[in-house]
Amino acid sequence: MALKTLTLQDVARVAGVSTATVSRTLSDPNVVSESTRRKVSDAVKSTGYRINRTARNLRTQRAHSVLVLLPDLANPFFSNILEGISSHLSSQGYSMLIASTKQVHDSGERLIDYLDDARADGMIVLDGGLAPDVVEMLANAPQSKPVLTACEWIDGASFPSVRCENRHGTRAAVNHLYDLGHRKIAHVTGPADNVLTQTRKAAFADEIAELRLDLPPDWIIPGDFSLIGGCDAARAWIGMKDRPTAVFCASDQLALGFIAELSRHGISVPRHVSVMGFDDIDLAEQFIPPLTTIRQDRLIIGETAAKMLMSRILNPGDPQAENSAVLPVSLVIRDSTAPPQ
Amino acid sequence: MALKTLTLQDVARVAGVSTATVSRTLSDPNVVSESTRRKVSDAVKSTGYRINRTARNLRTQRAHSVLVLLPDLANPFFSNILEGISSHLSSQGYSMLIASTKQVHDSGERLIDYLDDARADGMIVLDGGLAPDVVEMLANAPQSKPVLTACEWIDGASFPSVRCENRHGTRAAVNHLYDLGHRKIAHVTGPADNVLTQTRKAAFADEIAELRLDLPPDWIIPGDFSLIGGCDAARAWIGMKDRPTAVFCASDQLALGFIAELSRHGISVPRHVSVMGFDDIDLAEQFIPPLTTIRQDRLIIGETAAKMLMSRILNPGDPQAENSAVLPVSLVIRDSTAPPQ
DNA sequence: CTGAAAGCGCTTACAG
DNA sequence: CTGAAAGCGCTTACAG
Repeated sequence: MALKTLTLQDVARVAGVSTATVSRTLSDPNVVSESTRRKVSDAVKSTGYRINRTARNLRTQRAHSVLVLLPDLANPFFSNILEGISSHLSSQGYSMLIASTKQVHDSGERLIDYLDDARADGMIVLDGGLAPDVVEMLANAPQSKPVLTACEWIDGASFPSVRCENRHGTRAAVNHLYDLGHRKIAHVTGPADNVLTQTRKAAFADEIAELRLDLPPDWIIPGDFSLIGGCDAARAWIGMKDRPTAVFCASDQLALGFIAELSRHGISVPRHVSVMGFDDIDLAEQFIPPLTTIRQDRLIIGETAAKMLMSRILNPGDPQAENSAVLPVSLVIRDSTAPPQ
Repeated sequence: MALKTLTLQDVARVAGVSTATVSRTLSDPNVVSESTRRKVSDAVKSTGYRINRTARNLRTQRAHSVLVLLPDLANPFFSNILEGISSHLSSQGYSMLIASTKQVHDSGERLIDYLDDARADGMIVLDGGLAPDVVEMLANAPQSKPVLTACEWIDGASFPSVRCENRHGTRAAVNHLYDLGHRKIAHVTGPADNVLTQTRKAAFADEIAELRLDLPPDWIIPGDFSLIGGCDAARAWIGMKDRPTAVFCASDQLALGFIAELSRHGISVPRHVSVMGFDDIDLAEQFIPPLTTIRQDRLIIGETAAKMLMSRILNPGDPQAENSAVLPVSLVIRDSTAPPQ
């Protein structure tokens, strides 16, 4: 017994006005007279009318939704960013669609579809590792709707972006270890082709050089941002003849895995080695030991990205639009770092 | 220089057929002759045409998307479930919209909107704690689109649901501890008003009774599924005159917080006390010590929920539709449990 | 197998 | 301030 869908027509009939008037009352109440406004809102209330967004979207040529593209839905790192994005979007009456690159088998064709088939008005990309052809498609998509990257970014592409102070954060980490007295500092990196990996690795090397410290090649330990990667790195560290006294990991997950694996080998942090992460995920504070790390406020990253994208959606071609935002990070000192010995 | 949007008209003109034929070729190629099909697909290719989903949706009265409602976007527990849902939906050409109850300020009005304003064809609710009035609105929504709960469920409402074997998992946990030799077993619960809390707590008490073990009231320690809740519970445990030798926590996060707090007090797991969780989140395996827990496969929970919802969307009113699925859990024995002493 | 035409439920110039 | 009417881009009975 599906009730007949209520339409503007029904409301108009009840209110004794035209559909145009009802529509105006709903979207721009000020252009309607006080008395009409009242009649219409009464009719809306009494009928229980709800606007059909699909119809409105078709008419206005807007989807009123935004697509967020993640590398991997199962990575908790992104949860807070999504929360930030969704929070701003919903305040603007927009919804958030989510897709993960992992799932988009047909290499981008599917992604472009979201923008081209009018399901989304713009896109926030959280995966800097998009295939180059996908990137090009995005940049040249016929409808060319706004696309923006957050956290990561895409080298060689000119999408606006929201990032955190990766260089500054990395340098702060190294300096913290240096100030504790460490002179032998290693770095566990993210996956090789990742922009964050490259940025942090370069900043790390720069700072080490500036401090005139040694940096044997094997002190740059390749990782992949994951717990497992951290475990592998720990075994690499254990196998070194000349062990660094401190290790800066490019992500908290790496650091947690690193510490966990050391612990399985009877090596204790920070007694035998100091370990730092990057991100300040929820668990960093609860780990044993609580993790010293570089904090990025992912909620704000998400909100900022959503705001920038919305402004481009609402004011296309605005030359005033900011092209990038760099958000601050901060050093959070906990118990996983200590003076050497 | 936004190009004019390509429409079916354009393709029809190029192919030398009617729009009806183009539409048919796209949606149901079999009803079209071989030669026409070829002409049309050539035209689609040469023009680069992409269907406008909004128009199709308006015409077919389908949104081709599903809303997923979470209690909290920032909780990593849900990531894998979302991955499972999204994976099945996208294989069916559906998209996934996400909202969190935390954000829906206007108490459900906003939620119903998603279903009523034609943005979603159905809804998967992962939050059993929805306000009763919201639940009633959902059940009685004029359009009454399919709604389904997963993981948690709503007492008193008759939505179809996907759950895991909460009772069985709880009993398996208690038995594991019993088999190790523990006779003094405590339970840290989730938030009081949560259905999972109630189910697991009852199953715990039942099994303890069946094993003829003591259960002083303060051995049921109130928690809230979170890390912090686990820390609080640990302090409660520490303060007990007669300390249980084993603790079954209603979630992994609780267990991790519990262990972390004990460790800060110099109490070691499993030497001084055995601790178990429930869920098997990614981190459980990497924690120190690796956590013994009850594993639920959240990817499959998500996929199952998506499948059940899709079947209700595609075959509304099908009396054959399954009304609930109960998914298996398994005991994963790691290092956080050991014989007493 | 194919086409002409109506219509999904809105919004918005255009008149008045 | 308000209404009549066109139209957003599709799909689908209805004819043929």
